[in-house]
Amino acid sequence: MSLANWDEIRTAFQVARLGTVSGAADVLGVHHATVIRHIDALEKSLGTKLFQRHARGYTPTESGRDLLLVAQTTEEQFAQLASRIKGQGETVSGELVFTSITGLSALLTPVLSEFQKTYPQILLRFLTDMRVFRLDYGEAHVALRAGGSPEEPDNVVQPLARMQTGLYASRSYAEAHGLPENEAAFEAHRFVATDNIQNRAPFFRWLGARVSPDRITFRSSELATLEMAVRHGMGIGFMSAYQAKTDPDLIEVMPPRPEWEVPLWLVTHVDLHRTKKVQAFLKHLKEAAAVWDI
Amino acid sequence: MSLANWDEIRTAFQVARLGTVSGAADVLGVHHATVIRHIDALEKSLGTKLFQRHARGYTPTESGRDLLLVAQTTEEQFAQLASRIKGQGETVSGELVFTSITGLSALLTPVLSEFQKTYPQILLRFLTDMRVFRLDYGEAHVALRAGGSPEEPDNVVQPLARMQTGLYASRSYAEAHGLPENEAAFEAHRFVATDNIQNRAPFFRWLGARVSPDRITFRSSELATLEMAVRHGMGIGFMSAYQAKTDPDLIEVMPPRPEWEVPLWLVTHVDLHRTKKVQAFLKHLKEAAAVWDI
DNA sequence: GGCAATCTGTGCGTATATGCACAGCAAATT
DNA sequence: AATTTGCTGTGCATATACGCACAGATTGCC
Repeated sequence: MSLANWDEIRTAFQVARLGTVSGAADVLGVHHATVIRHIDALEKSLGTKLFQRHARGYTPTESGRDLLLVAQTTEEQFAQLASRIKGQGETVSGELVFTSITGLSALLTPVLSEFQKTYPQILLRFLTDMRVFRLDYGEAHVALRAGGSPEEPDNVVQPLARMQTGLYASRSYAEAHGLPENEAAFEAHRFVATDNIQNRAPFFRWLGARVSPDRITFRSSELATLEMAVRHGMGIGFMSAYQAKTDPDLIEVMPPRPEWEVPLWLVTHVDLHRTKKVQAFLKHLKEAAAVWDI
Repeated sequence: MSLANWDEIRTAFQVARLGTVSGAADVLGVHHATVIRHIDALEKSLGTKLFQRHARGYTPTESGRDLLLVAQTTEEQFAQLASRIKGQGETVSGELVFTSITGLSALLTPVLSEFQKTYPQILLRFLTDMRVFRLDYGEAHVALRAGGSPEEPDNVVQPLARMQTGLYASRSYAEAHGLPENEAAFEAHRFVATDNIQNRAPFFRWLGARVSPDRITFRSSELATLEMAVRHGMGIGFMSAYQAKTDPDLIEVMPPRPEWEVPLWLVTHVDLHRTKKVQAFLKHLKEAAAVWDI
């Protein structure tokens, strides 16, 4: 391989630009002996003299002048890169990838739209997918998660809001099975619930303590699937009050209770959390969530 | 100052390109610990994270991707530069600056023309100036010098030809003062000679031994000035037989003698002497000089 | 579920590169 | 002509960066 040492090129560039080893050493902040050694090593690896040495300094040869031109633009490119990168952490611009649980897009879209109006240089990407996007792989800057507080390392978690949750059934289910008047009537009904043991959602634990397991006729580990099941009349299940209100086909079996509330978390990777861009987004989202009624 | 360490950029570039520290370490031929330290140092100096670290590797952030693009073109530029420089020493192309004493342009021009025909990629610059161009300052690749063998350090000297030298006077001088028939008649004539004590040209020493100092009525340290003085009839002086022949206004007072011959030297700087370009030029010039009659 | 493979991260000893001091040299200055 | 200044160049001591070995963690595979 050729030119494995970019620092030596940088050194040679300064020598070619200034004409003396000492001057280059001053600019580079190193000893002039280091400069001489860099030049010697570079010329040895190239097999060509880059400079003609004399008592008053170094005069670049044809090759040296060629290097001067190339390294000149390199230095400019790197300087621009540095200022871009340094400014990037302090300005609110560029791409911002935000991932969220499904079902909140109606709530989130106006918030995102307002954020983009405030910061026109932002390129927003709003991802709501079945699978959970991973922050540590750089797939998203900010994630909105629901349920128990996520405790992954390198992630900074902060509460956003508490989502009111009630028991709902679809109109088609009510027509087929009726609706329970109280908890005692639960044994004659069908329920949908999570299959995930680790799901510590309080309303699922509440349900498990009141109905026998065979009454839970549909289980899924996917939250989105459970909601679909409720909407399609497969059984009675928990849903956020906000989401349920948007669907006229859903009937409220039991109204939301404080102990059923499920927290929403804003999660960011620790590396990106400090940037102004992410901070501005988090601030904006939290201000909007303060007036939410969900 | 920002981005003082180009090697770290190169390291970060490979990490961004390959996605893993280990892969970058392999490509760069260093230990992966070194790669980690380079990245850490670069991020610290930039104040921004360039990568998100996880167990499967490093994912570049927005800044990291920016660096990737910039460094990509840098690597390409440097690779092209290296191949240009490496090829340059082995090909006969580019600029070739040749400096010579005055008065030989009629002899040299056809030789140079032929050289340029042989190597069309050569850009020839033929400098004949009053002052002596300095090889160690990179002012010329090849110099043609006359007189005593130059003994400057870092210069490689080789003989090119021997220039026949005789005593000449202008027609106007002959009309005014006549011409000496032999050495005994010298005392009644006027001579031009060098003012330079160090000029060890044999014909000047020969003249100094035969005429009294007051007969040398014009002195100059410049060889070109002396020739001008002879042509303008200021006195009798030494000139190369070749140059004298081209001027019909000059009369040969004494024909050239072997002991008056002045050697011509080809001088190159040691750094440039090894290159194919200079070698080709020297070879061409020596072959042409072999058939010179001067 | 367990094992192998792969990658990151860190303390420690060593080799490498740097800084220092001085010599040498050429040119500018007086 | 002597002096001063600014530059290159080199041996030597030191500090810096590197390689090594091992730990820890995650993923993929059997």
